[in-house]
Amino acid sequence: MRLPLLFYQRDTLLVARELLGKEFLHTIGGKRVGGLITETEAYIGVDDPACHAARGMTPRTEVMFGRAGHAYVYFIYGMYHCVNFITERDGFPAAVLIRAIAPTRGVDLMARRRYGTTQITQKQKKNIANGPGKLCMAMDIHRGDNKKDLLKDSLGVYDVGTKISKKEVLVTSRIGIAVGRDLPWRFVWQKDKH
DNA sequence: ACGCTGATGAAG
DNA sequence: TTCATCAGCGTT
Repeated sequence: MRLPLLFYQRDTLLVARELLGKEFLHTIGGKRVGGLITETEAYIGVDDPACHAARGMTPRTEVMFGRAGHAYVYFIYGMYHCVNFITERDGFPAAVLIRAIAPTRGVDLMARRRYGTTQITQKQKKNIANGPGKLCMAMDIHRGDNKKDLLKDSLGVYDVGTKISKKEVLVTSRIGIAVGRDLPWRFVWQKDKH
């Protein structure tokens, strides 16, 4: 079942941690693609220098100030998209960046999007969606998906009963940012550890 | 370690 | 209008 609004309307660090193991799916033309979330990062409020909302509300960051449970999709480095889930209360800009998934559905479709073929090597299979830009490419998420409602629209997150122990979660500082590096706001599900 | 690529927002 | 910056990726 889809995660309810109340799941997202909580402390962003808690949401980021609990999103690990949830199934993130995109329905396109009746077919579903996606997988289990394995890596997340929290971006919290105007006081977080790495948060896009740190310079106040702009056309781009407007969605971050809105209702939780919506998607924030932005275009980065001239060629990639990243997807975030809005958290916390209305008016408080915070979100969780989805950095990686373990594919469960529509693997052939995702392989075709990433590599142009379904005939891929084991190495390529591992790399289909193990990065924020890669997973958006694989799941065909783009700017048209910005502001979508995760409770109703074609993007959705589902509780599939995955149990993840504390030992399986690596907590580190965030990746690819110049400021706010000291904050341990990145969560990685290390499936092989227990 | 680097080049690719274009939106974004601040400055002028 | 120009400019620096950028929550990434693939190849070297």
